Amino acid sequence: MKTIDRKTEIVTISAKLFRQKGFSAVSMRDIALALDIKAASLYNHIKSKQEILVLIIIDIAKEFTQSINAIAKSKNTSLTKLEKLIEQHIDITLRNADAMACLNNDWMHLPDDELKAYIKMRNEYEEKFRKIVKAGIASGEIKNLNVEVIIFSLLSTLRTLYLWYGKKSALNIELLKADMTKALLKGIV
Amino acid sequence: MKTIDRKTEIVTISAKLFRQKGFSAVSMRDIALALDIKAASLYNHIKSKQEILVLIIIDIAKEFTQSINAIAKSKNTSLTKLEKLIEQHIDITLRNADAMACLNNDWMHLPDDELKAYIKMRNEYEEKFRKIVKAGIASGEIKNLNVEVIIFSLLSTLRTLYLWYGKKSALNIELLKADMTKALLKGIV
DNA sequence: ATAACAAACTAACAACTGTTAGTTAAATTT
DNA sequence: AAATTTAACTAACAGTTGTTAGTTTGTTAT
Repeated sequence: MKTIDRKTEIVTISAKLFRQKGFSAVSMRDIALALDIKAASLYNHIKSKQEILVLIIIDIAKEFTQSINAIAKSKNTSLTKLEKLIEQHIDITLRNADAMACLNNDWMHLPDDELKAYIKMRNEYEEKFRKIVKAGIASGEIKNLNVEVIIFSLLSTLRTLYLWYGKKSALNIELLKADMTKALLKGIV
Repeated sequence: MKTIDRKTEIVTISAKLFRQKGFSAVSMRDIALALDIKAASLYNHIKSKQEILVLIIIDIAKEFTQSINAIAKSKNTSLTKLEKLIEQHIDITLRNADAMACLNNDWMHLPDDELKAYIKMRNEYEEKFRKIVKAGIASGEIKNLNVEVIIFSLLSTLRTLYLWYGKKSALNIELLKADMTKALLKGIV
């Protein structure tokens, strides 16, 4: 039994490096150096560089899928569903900022099978999001703007939140959630 | 005199490739292959791989700077300034989708001098944006939400617009501008 | 004590990287 | 017609890439 698993350590530090320079610009020697070991030693714990990327991305992608599934099947109004979606998206992002960067920027470097799986998950996520928005428009809870514009303006902000949080004087999380939800749903004017 | 300059051609096709896989994952041989020439021939037109990146990024960064400078010094209300900012941001992005992707994802691979210049320009851009928002809050035109949250929710959407445009059944540009401005400023509920 | 295992190491590999040097052929200028 | 320029080429370079093989060392289980 160990306090921290080396494999986890490799994945964590890799996510941090991938976020800084991108998957392709980080070498196995870079990762090894950050852990103060030799590159070859990494292969006692992981099969390949791409496997590290898979371990970083697929877990968090699944978390988003579970999150939206639970919300979609709940008995809330469309508006409440959207609010919960935003809150949970913020929660997941702040807990996994580095992984979120990899998800956004390096998904195209996943191996074939995982790439297909990822794209499927992303499409399904967006489709469920779309359904909630459409239901909200139909019920009059949401303005009748172009559906894609609505989805895009919400998701683009949520997906790049990792770029902003922690940059300036650390914003209180609850305040962030409150103001961000207001800004995204009710606007700023 | 030539109809199309080879150097421009190299920059254009590189931006397209960089967008797909990222700067580091694209080799000079990849770029050459896309132009149906040999890698060494590229050096008749450009000094280095990094110079290509500079040519892609710095031009569009300057365009954003000019855009916000003109708006900032105009005599409009804060709200009108924001509206114009959104419109111009959309215009520039749709005219330079590939370059926008490079700007967002590969700026850290710029050579030292240009990296510094880019970061300076970006900070100044955000600072001018911040000033407009603060003036709007002071005048009561804009809601009193956290300033950083407002800036972030607007800029994150605008900066990643390239990811969405052209994906689905091509949205009319004027409709996009209208609905996006509404969504960003007045919200969706 | 001995066996088994985990996790580090050294050394090496073939492929690929950005880039340079020198050459050639065609187009343009003098 | 001769001279120059442009833009392609081949060949090669030194360094880096992800990865494998085989070995060593310290820890845990028998």
